[in-house]
Amino acid sequence: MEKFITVLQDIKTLFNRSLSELSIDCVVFGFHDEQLKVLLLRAKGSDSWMLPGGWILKTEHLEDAAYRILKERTGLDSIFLQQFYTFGANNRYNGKEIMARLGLPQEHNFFPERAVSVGYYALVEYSLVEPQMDFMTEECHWWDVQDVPELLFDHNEIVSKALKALRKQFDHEALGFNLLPEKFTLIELQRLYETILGLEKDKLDRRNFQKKMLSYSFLERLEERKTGGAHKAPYLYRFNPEKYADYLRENES
Amino acid sequence: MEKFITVLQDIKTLFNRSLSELSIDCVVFGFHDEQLKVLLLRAKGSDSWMLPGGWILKTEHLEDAAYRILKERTGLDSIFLQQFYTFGANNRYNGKEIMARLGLPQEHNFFPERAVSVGYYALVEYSLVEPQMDFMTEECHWWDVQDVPELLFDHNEIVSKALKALRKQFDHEALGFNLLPEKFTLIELQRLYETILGLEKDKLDRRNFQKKMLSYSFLERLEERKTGGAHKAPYLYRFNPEKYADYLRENES
DNA sequence: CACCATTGTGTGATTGTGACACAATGATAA
DNA sequence: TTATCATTGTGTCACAATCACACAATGGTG
Repeated sequence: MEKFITVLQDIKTLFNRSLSELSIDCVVFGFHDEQLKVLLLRAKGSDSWMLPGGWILKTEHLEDAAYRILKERTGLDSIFLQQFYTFGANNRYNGKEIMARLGLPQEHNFFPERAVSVGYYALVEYSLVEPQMDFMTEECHWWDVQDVPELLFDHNEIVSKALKALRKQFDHEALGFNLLPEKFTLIELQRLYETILGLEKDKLDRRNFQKKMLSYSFLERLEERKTGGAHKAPYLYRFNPEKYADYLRENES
Repeated sequence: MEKFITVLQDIKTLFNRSLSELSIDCVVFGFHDEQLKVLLLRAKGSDSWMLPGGWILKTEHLEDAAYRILKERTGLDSIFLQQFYTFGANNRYNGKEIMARLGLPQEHNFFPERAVSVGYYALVEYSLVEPQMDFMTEECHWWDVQDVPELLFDHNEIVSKALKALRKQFDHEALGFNLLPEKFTLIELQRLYETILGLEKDKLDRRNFQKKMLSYSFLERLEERKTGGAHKAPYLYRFNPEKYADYLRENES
């Protein structure tokens, strides 16, 4: 019961400083082992998983709140973040249900009756993320996108809509580099594309893919090669954000 | 002063039944005279124009609220509606400022301090819309997109983001038919495309454009021709939503 | 040091897109 | 009644982009 009181105080403080009817949910994508991953967490007292999310301070810009929440959760400062949809079903969320799930006494419910949630997706470099706990979190780790379990609230819908939005944008913008380490090989890049677009391995023709990628001015081949593999050492490449900005200026606007 | 009191009562009632921190703003697009139009309104007591918008009832689905607001404003029942972005700058809106603009006494401010707004854009058939007034509206009519004046709050930003989103979707989905009457000629369709994509007249090659459109299974040529023009009578066409659904199934998913 | 999975590159076939010209039409005006 | 003329409807060719495909070079492995 002591624990409950403490947690309740924390929640109370949080809510006093935040907007109550609006929250943020983040779908954090990472790429590892040729698999697209999402970061999920399990709250204390709950055995269901959910998306990392949070509340918006009363004086805080919506986007700043999203960055703050992600920083708190991943430790990362500058990440690619994209708002993709706002979820407003009138039954998507239920304050009393949350209290119950967290094993907290319902008569102290500080959660609002209803909350609309703004969905952001983030693209991060898997290896840099050290999933962070907070006072309500019991577990936090990566899941393969295909293996995402049944989540709390409408979070499954949020994940699937995020994935759809990601795929759509992926066709038109060079987003993939946010998911890879600074230096990577073309075959790694190809696997990333195949995975995100939901294609099977080698569905994309390796030669055509490489030709196409090399035709982009914003992809730089380094002198360095990746050693350690059992075969011919492939070149390493680097994404050049400045040149990509130039490229965008020339091809859009 | 009598008037003020009445309006205040109406607003009060409205706010008691609605979410207070969240609103909806709608960018209603129409097409007329080879021009893309947006529907704007001017509130009583204000000399600035703004987007039609409204509040979400506490028990109402976000999307239902958007449809309701549009129905109230355009009289139209089934319209193409698309959520495109949620605007959450912490200084985008100011409850007290609104009261001042409306010439209402500030000590009775019922507007929330801050509100985040979900942006929807709508595509409607210009000729079907009869702009509707409500108790706060003094004027409501169409503006050429290029001539949109300086608007209240961040509404200019909302319009420009809506236009950007519209153009982006326009490249990938057959949205244009929502803006045209049931029967139309190919040259009308071409003008619509040129206008929305921001191209000058005849920038698209008429022959190639027609060839492309006719290749789509969801566009039906009617026996009927459009008469009355001073020249050869062009065929009329109709968009077939069922066939378009089939087309989407075959070419996406 | 032979092996072999993997990398790096080039070429021809197919498809899609863009540029262009001419006959048919139908209201208008002589 | 008929010539005029802006506009409609359609076909062909050139070029670019994409796709399918093969072979020599490489660098650990055994």
